[in-house]
Amino acid sequence: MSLKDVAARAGVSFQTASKVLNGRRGVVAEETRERIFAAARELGYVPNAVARSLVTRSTYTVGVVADDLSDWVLAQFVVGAEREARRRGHAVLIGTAHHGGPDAEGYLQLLLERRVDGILAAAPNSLEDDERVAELLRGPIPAVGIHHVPGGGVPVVGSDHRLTGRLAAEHLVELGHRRIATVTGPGARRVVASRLRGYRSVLEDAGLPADRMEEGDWTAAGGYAATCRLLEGDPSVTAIFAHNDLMAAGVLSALHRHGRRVPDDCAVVGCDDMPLAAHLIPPLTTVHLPFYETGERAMSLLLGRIGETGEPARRVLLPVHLVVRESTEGGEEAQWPESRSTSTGRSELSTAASSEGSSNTSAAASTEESSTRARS
Amino acid sequence: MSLKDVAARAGVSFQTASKVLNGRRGVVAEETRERIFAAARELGYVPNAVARSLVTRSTYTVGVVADDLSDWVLAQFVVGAEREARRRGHAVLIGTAHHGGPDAEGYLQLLLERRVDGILAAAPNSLEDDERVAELLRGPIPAVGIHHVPGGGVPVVGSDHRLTGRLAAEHLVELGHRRIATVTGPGARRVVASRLRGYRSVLEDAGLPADRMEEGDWTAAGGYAATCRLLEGDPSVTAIFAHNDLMAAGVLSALHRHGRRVPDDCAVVGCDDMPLAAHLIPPLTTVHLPFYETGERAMSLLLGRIGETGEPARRVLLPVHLVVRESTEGGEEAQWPESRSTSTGRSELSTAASSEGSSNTSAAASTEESSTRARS
DNA sequence: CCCTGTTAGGCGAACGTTCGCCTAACAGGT
DNA sequence: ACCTGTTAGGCGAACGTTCGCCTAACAGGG
Repeated sequence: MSLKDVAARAGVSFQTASKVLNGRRGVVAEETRERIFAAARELGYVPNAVARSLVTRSTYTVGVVADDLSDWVLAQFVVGAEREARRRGHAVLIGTAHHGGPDAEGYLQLLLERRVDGILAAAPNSLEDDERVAELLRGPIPAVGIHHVPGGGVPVVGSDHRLTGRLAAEHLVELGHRRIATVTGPGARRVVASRLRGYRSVLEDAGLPADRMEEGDWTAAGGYAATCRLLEGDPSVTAIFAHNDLMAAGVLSALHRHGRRVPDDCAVVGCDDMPLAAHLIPPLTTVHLPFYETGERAMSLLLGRIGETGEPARRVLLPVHLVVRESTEGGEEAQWPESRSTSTGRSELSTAASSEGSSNTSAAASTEESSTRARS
Repeated sequence: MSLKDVAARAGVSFQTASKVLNGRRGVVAEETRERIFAAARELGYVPNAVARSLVTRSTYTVGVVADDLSDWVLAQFVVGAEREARRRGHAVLIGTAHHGGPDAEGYLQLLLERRVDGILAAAPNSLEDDERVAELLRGPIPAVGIHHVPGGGVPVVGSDHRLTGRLAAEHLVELGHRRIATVTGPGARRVVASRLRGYRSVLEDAGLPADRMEEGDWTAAGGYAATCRLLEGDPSVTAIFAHNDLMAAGVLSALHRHGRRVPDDCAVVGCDDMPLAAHLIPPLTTVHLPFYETGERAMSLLLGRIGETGEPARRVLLPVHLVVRESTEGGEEAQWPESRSTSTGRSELSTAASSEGSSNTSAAASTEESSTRARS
């Protein structure tokens, strides 16, 4: 099962077998070559990557440290990253950072011991403010983040959160809403602050108050509760921007409980564009964020940094856009369409239900900014 | 940065340093011990797991081959598995099997080359019928699945799908429904057949027809479309059992479009109990499946098999239970509760919204059956 | 003084590769 | 006959560990 066995069977030295199997063409006679491959096949030889790694000093493996994957957003990042890694021949070690313990540090240690070629930080919830982990990420092995890393020095890939907040707010303002509120994510999070800045700037420019807000915890239950508090504080709100779709679902649920019709009494805008958003009641207007692509891009950047020396730690921003659905614009005619179902009409129906593409309001964001610009 | 450096600094041989750092207590003088640890600390020594693996012939790493992680269900499996693995000192290599290509085989090859200690198969959608992958899983390295593996020989951890179908059907029958329909997952899938068996047996025992069914694709859009077809075929259905919560959301959405009130005109039962289920409109009655625990259990079984020899390939079934919410039992009084919101009332509200625990109808399933029994 | 036991640590070998240099063997030109 | 070049493949070393056996050194008992 080792190179030696293959070599013995083919009647060559194991080093020669190594060369041949690694595709160093032309260094041996065609006939020997055949013999070696035949031997490998017959023996079911599987190269030992750990031995190889020991001498080449590279494992072709990257570590991903992520928050709870049952969060759809995180899962998207990871799937995109994993796909890109594998496309380029790398394996992915994954670890989830459970509930802000010192857990993440232990996991990083594990990655270092296993000599991963690079590390992708995808744990905004638990790592965004972790100085010690940040220190490790700045260490000798290349790292890339999809969230802020305290102290910098690590390239970051993300979306334009300011723009996200702006798109949501602009949409609501343009629809004529004057009493707009927002259900934010946890206040300590960077994204929340950024989105809030974008959101506020629009409201203030329109001369509207921007202080109606309640904090949620990214869950539907949190969105539900926040909405109840919101309505209690000011029953007259006519529009709510939730910082993610899950909370938006809670917002819809709470509005329904309170007998408010959506969008007639109160419009709702979410954020993320998770698949279910198009099938909530009513279908949710939301800001589409490119999570999958962010993961891909981050991994691509990471793999690029491996081996390269001293590439500057730049920052990449991916574009976001608004997807308008009925939670903000449900004209009465759109509310109760006659079913156009036929027995083969599935795709017809589902596209009728989620009108992506046709009604998108797109907005570009610059895709690769220097950190100078991005810091602004 | 290697043992040799540490040893040199401490003035001992590197083998001695190895012994000490690996905690072979008592084999050296206390004072030397201290010196070695001090040297390691000062040098920032990080053991090289790949060299260690080479000699110990075990990597303390397991491979997980999964379907698309953006599916909440799969993500739960993986998170449970990962957590258990790490708790026991193992790292997890993850690979997603993209859309039924030969992808999975390539990934398994990668795992074998990297000499993982075990493999966890968590890709029902793409691997359930893959004979070649099954062959690899039966190979020399221990494997465990959370889904059927063609040809057997691999321990499987799962839930009782027959019971799942039965619980949903019994609930609807007990509520007095006579025209019950179901939106299934893809017909080729094992789970679908099992759930259908349980579901059918209940309906037939009650003397009801069990042939109202449409196939979905696990997505909300699929559930939406299937419901439209269902209503077209027989507008008189009063209850629908969907094979997962995502499709159930589509069912709710379609019913809403068709002007059917839930549960008054048509009751809906889902399956999975994803977090959002409690916050759909109306909150969804669903069968709770223990995905996280399944992942944990599967990993635990796998780690147990590593090293152990010839442990029989048994089958583990985890219990499921029904969670009743308003999509089947929404009495009018429950439909529009006065908001009991106070400014600190968040938890009060959210528990009011999702009444887990109190109204659960629990049903036990045997937790560890011999394969003889489980096959029945 | 010798034998034995214990303590503290050294040392060689092996794990399965990759890499670069070395060397037979042979052919062709002078 | 000799030098030179090319082709085909061998060979030693190194990667950083673990593991088991070996051996100084010393102490104590007879």
